[in-house]
Amino acid sequence: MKGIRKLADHLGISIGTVSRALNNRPDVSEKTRERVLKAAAQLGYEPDQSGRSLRQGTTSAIGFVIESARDASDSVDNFFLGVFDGVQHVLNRHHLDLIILPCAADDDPLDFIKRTVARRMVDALIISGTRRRDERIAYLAQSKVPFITLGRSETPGPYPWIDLDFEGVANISVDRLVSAGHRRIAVALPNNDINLGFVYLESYKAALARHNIPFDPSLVVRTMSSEQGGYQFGHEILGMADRPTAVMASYELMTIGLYRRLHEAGLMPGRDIAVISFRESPLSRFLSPPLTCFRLSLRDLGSALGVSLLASMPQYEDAYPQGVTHRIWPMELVPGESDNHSQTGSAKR
Amino acid sequence: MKGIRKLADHLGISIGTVSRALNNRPDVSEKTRERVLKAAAQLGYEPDQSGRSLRQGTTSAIGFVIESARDASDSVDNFFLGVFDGVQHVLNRHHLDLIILPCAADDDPLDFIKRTVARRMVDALIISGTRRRDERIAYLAQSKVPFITLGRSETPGPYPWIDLDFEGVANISVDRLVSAGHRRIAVALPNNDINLGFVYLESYKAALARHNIPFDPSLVVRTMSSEQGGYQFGHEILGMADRPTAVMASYELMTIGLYRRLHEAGLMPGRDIAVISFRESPLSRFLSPPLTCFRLSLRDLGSALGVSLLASMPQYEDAYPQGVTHRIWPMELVPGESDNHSQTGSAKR
DNA sequence: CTGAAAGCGCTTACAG
DNA sequence: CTGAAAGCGCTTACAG
Repeated sequence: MKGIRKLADHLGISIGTVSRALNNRPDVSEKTRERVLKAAAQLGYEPDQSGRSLRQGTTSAIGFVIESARDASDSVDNFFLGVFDGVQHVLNRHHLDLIILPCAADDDPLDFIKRTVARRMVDALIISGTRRRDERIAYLAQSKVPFITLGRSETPGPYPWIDLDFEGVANISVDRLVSAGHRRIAVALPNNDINLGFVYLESYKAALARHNIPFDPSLVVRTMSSEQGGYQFGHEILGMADRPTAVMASYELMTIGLYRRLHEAGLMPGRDIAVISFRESPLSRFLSPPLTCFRLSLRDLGSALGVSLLASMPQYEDAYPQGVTHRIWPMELVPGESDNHSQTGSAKR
Repeated sequence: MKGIRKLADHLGISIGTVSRALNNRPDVSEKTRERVLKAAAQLGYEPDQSGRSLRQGTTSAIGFVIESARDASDSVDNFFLGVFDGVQHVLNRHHLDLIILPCAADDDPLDFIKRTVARRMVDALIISGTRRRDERIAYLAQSKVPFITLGRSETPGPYPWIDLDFEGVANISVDRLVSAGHRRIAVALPNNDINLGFVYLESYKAALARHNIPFDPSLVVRTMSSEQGGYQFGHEILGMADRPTAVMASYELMTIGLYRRLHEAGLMPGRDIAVISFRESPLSRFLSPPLTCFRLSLRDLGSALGVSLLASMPQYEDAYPQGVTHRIWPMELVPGESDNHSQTGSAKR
């Protein structure tokens, strides 16, 4: 005999009353509620989650799927940890737990999601690393499990999403570089079908068009979203016949390898070539010269994910009546010295 | 009507038989088993985890607790993601799921563990970032929940643990530096009570003693386990009256800030001062000059954690009969150029 | 306001 | 080899 039964016997009342007291139902006398709460705290009683889940049909858990070792996640580093904290902060207000579900490298991401849903392990899901077309989204949409994606996708459906402002970043980057006189601007993109690569490229193209600069496909380099990928990017640039005078990296980790390769070639970012990166990380400030990049609050992003997800869950839509939301998360320019290099006569700004 | 009931009705047999077929019990005819398995696959049936858990008293889930935003975890970056993959690989062989439980920054780590255990969310736990004395360990030990720690602790008990070989790393680092003629070797340690800081310091002291070099407490700098902390470490070194000629960093991220501060002062690692870092990361190779540091396989470490944990779980001790294991995980020296700087006459090696 | 009872979806002795 | 039934720990209509 254990659990709520033990607690009830200990107090000499029925398990029903104990349950009601614990769950803050109105139909319990204040005196009884206090006795129950006190005894529960004393004995360290917490309701068994399986019992609750089975009865209520909900698990009180929200799953955040990450792919622990796939190409798309090379740069996960401390990105997700900040986001988790924000999500959790919102969920905890509703006594929901955030659990991270790592999809193994040798597991199929779609199967993984299917199993998770079918076994009813969580009440809702957050998925990340969205692909151009993402079958996980198609599956979740028809499964009726509430979910939100961190990242857009071309896969249609009325699901909520939040995505970083790749358009804004690409636009501002091109604008800055063009106004410093650059016309040959190379760009490093992930070499897979993750959606952000497409968005970034399109925005880059559009920005060039605004400045009447013809798009040169040879300036688009697809590479790994890692230090190694950035190194390779640097290598390819250096080998180009008509070498670009400025580069844009769509993943922060790429910048490390890029710096290294440029250094080996005796080129210094900001002096010999202009470099603009993507997300600011603690590293950015400690690179030499400091990186021009873009800032966001991971915690706020996480909170927003939590709120938007709750808004799409029937149980919480009253508390968050905004409905299904789509949101482009703004990023703030952090000017460094890596893009000081100018192609105009007056090099110094 | 849903779940196993629906599947049973669809096949015209009892739910008991369906369950037995699904769970590979011997007492089911081969024909029936095949029919059931086929129908389950077709209908995408997976047993509801709550129902199973309630009945069996186990959840088939192993929890890995990380603290998403505490000082101790500044350098989590991609360390854990590699480890997760290894753990999962082992657990999946036994149809166990790995779920990551992030303890929020504003939550108490002990309370978090207590809730997790009391609610019976997982069958066993992996905890990390062990402190010199760790009350989580004391609690888990008396709670009877199987667990393993990634990191040792002074808190006693017969629990299994795996820890990185801080002794070996500190020893080899000091040996290398001393044999290059260094006698003033500064060391950067975390400024909290995480156990690895104590182990590293003790080993550093012992190694100095072996070389008959007196221990100078002013060469021990306590700082944040981050880029910023490394920067501060560099700053303190530069301000020392009798400046050390070599430094050891106990956390890989510290090195970034250290390099930066040295660079600002016009000092180059490997030329003007010797630097040895801790764990090799993708970054190490892309720093200039390349870092002397230590390598380990995160995936293998994760697998070992999984195996040792299973060995301590009654259900699996037959498959892993090694009992409670304590293991120091070896790390392999990766010589770079950051410690080339020599204090002896013949500077080049 | 409280208690007794039903039932969530499973697994597993127990009969046959 | 299969079916009928009990029961895991909860929550929640339903009576009183």
